[in-house]
Amino acid sequence: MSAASAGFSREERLLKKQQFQRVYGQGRLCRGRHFWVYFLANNLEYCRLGLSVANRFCPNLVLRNRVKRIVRECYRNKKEAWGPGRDFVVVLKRLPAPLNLSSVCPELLSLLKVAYEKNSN
RNA sequence: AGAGCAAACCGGAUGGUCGCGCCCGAAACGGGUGAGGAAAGUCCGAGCUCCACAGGGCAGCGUAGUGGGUAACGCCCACCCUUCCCGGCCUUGCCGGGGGGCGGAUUAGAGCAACAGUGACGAUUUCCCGUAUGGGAAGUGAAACGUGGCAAUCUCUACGCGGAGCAAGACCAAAUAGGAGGGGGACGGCCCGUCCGCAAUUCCUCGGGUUAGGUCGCGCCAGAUUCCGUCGGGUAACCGGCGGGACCAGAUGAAUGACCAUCCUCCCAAAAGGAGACAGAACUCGGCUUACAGGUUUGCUCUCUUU
RNA sequence: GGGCGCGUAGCCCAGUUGGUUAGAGCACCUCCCUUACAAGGAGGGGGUCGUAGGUUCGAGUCCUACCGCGCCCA
Repeated sequence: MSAASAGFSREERLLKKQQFQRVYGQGRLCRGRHFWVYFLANNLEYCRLGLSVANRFCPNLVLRNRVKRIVRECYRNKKEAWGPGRDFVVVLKRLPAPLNLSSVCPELLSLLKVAYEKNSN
């Protein structure tokens, strides 16, 4: 499964609880207005994405699914911005008021720029 | 034409690009398919699985007019009874339409009834009639002695119910141990009966260990499915025959989405722009209840216009 | 997914054969005591009993439906 394609397969997801705990414990954190992004280097050629959308910040299940799908779309369309070889966990902290791809994606991309600067330092 | 009420149904449409789950295929930049009327609440009823068979009685729980429908039901339909609303009149009771009703039994028994009131279930205040028994009235109160009221109080009667639930259950692999204590067990509250067993294979508790392991169950050329037409039975719910059509999501940190274009509806006087309800399958069905923007059809009532 | 339980004052809780105006403790407010604070004493306020409907003369209590929390399972 090549990371250059615009897909989002099962290999590129964080599924197990241990994988999440590793990123939370050893990774670094960038805080945004609506999302927090944890990231940690892995030894793979592709990067992996985990999502955490808590019930207390978004009580409606349909909106929770929409948040996850929008973040996945942002990962899929702008995959070069996420870069290879790292694990990400995107955590919802506040529900964005217009829940669109066009309003959520720039916030995540700016968070990723900050993450790259932190990583280079 | 408008408004109100009731019922049934629909619940944005089409095309393109990218993406995800599953299936077919040796493979493909291949093909197919992919949320709902409530998927929800888990309130009922079943299928299915295990408890060796799923036995009897008591206890417990549930239901409650009559009859029917259904695989079954606490669901649905019809009728009776009762009650409310509207309308009419041969006006104090009937008729028509619509709605509500957990609607058995208080001569089997027990219990309860605050305050007020003489008195709240065997009590007798005041006044009147009366020799007396008794009768009538006043007042209080929801109810005042009547073979009363409350069974959504216990209870009785009739009927029904074994228990748990797909995290049920079956198989496979890996790992630690081949431990300690207790008890006959199935049987879940008790008793009886039956079966297994005669020493710890099984059961419970404690201690230790392992993967939140994998496959099946789990999704269907099949059906308690659903639609249309027709015929027959029935007031109806519904059932039966014939013909034709439709329906194959099966995930497991859990797919069903995003963008673009055109159209539809709404917001705004118009354009630009924005919005498109409630809400997301988890073993599968039949109901009930709850949430729901907007729209369509049918029926009834009222108002206006035309004739 | 499936089972089970709980909602009463700001907080932790009582409240049984349905009965008048729902009750303790901590907290809060006022007064006394003290130079002042704390402790102590006296007094007081604060509740649509989670919401709605029903049974009843009368529901915190009984029944039904919703809402919000919490626990358990191989």
